[in-house]
Amino acid sequence: MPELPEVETIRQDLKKKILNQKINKIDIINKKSVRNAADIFVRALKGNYFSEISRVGKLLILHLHPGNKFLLIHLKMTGQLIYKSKQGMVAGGHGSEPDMELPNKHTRVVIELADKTKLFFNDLRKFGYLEIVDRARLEKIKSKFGIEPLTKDYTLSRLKEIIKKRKAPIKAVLLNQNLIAGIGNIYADEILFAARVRPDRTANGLTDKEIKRIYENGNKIIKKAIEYRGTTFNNYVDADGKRGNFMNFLRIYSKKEGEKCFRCPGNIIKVKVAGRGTRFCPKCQS
DNA sequence: AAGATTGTTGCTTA
DNA sequence: TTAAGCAACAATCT
Repeated sequence: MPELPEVETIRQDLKKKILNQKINKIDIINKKSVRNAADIFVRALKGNYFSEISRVGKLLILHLHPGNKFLLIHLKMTGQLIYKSKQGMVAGGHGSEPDMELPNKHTRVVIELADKTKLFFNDLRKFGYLEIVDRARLEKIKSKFGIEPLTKDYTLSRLKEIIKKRKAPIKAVLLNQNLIAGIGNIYADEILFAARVRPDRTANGLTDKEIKRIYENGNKIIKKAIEYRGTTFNNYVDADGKRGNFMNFLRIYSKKEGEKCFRCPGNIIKVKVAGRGTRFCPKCQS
């Protein structure tokens, strides 16, 4: 599940690889993975350059010049964006197998650059998408996202404001992209465990102290997860096809029901909160 | 072999 | 008008 740290890792990687290279050829293997009509999609890309790569929440934004359009890429649950610098192999693979051949059976779109290097969009479950938008539509999409962790907008007082207005479970608030951008199921569980707050607590019932713990641990965990290049639980890989390293720091998402808590003598339980599988320790999270 | 998995949208209900 | 909850989507794994 690529969340903010995983998408940010890919963004930083790709920035070093694909900027200012002319786009030569587009291969749409799965039509459904592209939200535009094929001819419009191809025309917007071909002959242009990627001049910048930005991100909002889990959404990647590749800026196109001179066309002044934007390529949005959302990986949803199983998307991968792998850059192959020469014919043959990449460093790691889908899951753990090394030296993965590309394209493979999950490759949905291929973008070829002028020097014959290629960017592969793989997506096992076909939920992810690519879409060309103009600046007006981009701004409209961006405006719907909530505050972005690790930016100036993400302050304790803004977070308090958001949380105290909601009566949904706190986990639902953390997952709501319109309120806070970029947190998914893994980091929501990790942040709430670190903050010692039960995921099913009603948001507007949290104390200032608890919100502060969510704020501080949220910052800390997301920063560290980026530093360690994300979490590979199922099939996330970076732009080189390599796995992340944050799995070693997971304290709760990686636990099974009944396993001992990382922090106290309690046992982990698994329930559904906000429609998602949710692990927590009923003894030290309250 | 049914149920779980997960991010987002869109529908329904309150 | 807004929020909350949930089915749907695809494909695979248990």
